[in-house]
Amino acid sequence: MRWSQFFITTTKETPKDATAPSHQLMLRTGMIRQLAAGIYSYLPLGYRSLRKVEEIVRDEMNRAGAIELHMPVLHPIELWHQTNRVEAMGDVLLRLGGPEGDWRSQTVLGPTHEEVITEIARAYLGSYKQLPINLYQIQVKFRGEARPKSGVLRTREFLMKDAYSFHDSVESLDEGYKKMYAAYCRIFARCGLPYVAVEAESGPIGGDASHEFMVLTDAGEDYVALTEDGSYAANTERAVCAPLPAETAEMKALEEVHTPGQRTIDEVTAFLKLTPDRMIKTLIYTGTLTAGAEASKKAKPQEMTFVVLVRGDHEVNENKLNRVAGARLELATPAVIQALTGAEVGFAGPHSLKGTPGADFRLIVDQAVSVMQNGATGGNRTDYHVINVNPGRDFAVTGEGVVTADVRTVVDGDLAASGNGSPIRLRKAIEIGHVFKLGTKYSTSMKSHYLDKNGKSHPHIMGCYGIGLTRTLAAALEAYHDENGAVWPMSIAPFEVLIVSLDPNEPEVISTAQRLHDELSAAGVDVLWDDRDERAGFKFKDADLIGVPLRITVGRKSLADGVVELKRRSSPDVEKVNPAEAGAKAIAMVGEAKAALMAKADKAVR
RNA sequence: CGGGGCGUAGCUCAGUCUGGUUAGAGCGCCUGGUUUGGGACCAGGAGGCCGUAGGUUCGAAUCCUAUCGCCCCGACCA
Repeated sequence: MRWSQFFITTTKETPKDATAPSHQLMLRTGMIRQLAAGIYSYLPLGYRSLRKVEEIVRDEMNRAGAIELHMPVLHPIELWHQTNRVEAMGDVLLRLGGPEGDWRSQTVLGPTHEEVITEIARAYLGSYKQLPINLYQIQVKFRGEARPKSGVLRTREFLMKDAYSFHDSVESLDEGYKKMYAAYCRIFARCGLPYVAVEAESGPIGGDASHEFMVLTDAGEDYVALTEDGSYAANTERAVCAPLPAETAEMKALEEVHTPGQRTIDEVTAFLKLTPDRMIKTLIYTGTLTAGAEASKKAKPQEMTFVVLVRGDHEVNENKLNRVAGARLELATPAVIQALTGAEVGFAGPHSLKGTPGADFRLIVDQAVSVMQNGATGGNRTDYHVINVNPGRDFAVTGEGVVTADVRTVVDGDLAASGNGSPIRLRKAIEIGHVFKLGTKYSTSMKSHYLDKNGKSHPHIMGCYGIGLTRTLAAALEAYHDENGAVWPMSIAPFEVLIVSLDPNEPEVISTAQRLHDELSAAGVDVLWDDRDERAGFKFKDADLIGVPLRITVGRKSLADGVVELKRRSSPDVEKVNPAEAGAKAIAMVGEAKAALMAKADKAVR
């Protein structure tokens, strides 16, 4: 491909709206063009890379035995009512609109395809003989993101690979899940990405039922907890750590202190001259019990007040908390708080609440609080706090209506839960893939059943597996760029080799470049020839910007010395090569780079 | 949805506070010429309802009101 006949729109200046490196580079290289918030065109250069990611994904999915199909973007909303997800998705579910009663008002744009695939399974996968099966597609998804951001990292329209597996046993699901997990490792390894698979929040099934594939970058929106020894990795939504050791100070007498108007941890610690880790944060929640919810759907939801204690420098982890409580908790209203504490909001403490645990409220003590001594907390009296509060002495940590558990989010410096003493580090990351055991959530609500060999009917046991393709592309750029531009891995670079011909009026330069171009092209290498009549510096800058991994420079000067120059984008080293051998050499280098990535894939399962 | 910022040429911006010729610059684009190994130079040229709609005024990019859009932080994220 000649540059002059392709469509590349590089710019010297960085568009002001872009802050994330991947966004800036995709705009500057002309990979994408924004049409509206979170809505982008993929221009030819960007589309080439996207297609390469797509082909790797397709290749590995097929290799793992999955079967490709294609489902519609337009979904009847009725399907979403069947799984109760119209409410659950809220504004994320985009509707076509139109007058009431019109078909448009009954149609939504698909944000994901569990419903559609389950409708297909319901119709056709009626026998255990057809199971297991894994069906996937590569499709555009639409989501009403409240705040699209960082270019293509978070958009309202994006390309996704979504796969759904159907099984007749939990063991079969486990197997299918492992296959997908392995396929994902291979996919991201082949893309050359520095990914890490982490335990993720798993919803109703629990256990190890979900993993996210993350790329560590500051442009990410998630935090992952990684132990320094590499033995543990989890999303902070889920991450656990070793219990903190008991403090050993001598217990002092409880003492009330006047703290007029000091409500927040920051205010109180400043006022009392304490560090936040000496504070007990007392949070009051109202929860609706979910335990046994399946059976008691008709029963009135039972409301309960929960008092939750975490250390002042810690954050409550809502996922852990809801699990421990067996309820979905929401922060209580001021009226509830005032009734329980006898004070205004901001002065709650566990030591003198109105009522008894078990009967009037439940007390959930975070493990880190349970080992504190002489802590400070609210006085249950407006404008007062208490100091020298001791768990066990001043409030119960076990017993009727009281539970001590891990309900906080891990922090940097916590130690591995395994007890090997390795410290946990928190890193920002972007999620590019997610594998998930769904169980029978959708097959039950949509009545998608199969018959076992005894003729008995069961709901399909399902798994689902997603990769954000456009996001993967952006994540690769986040990981691989320098001050001059993109530095693409060979496997997903828009072109594999860039030939830069200088001196357009030198016949030998042009003929040499042409011959190299044809040779590489004939060998199946994706080669771009910058044949433009521009100055050398200009072309080199563009070359670095678009980040093609291998560059061959053909110019009058070097030809006079009987050589052309070979340079990797990732290295400053220049290799001088005989023009007759340069083609073969470049072909070999491309092959080696791809083989290296494939070799990584072969040992990628981790 | 809350907070902040910004809408002037394809891109980056000046001009807006303090209203006053025909609205500017650089990059990019077109013509011609000189250049030619790390984003050259000269000359000429095309390109704008100053986001949109009202209002104030003799006169609005500039002041007022409304509205739309975009970006960032937060909330949210099957």
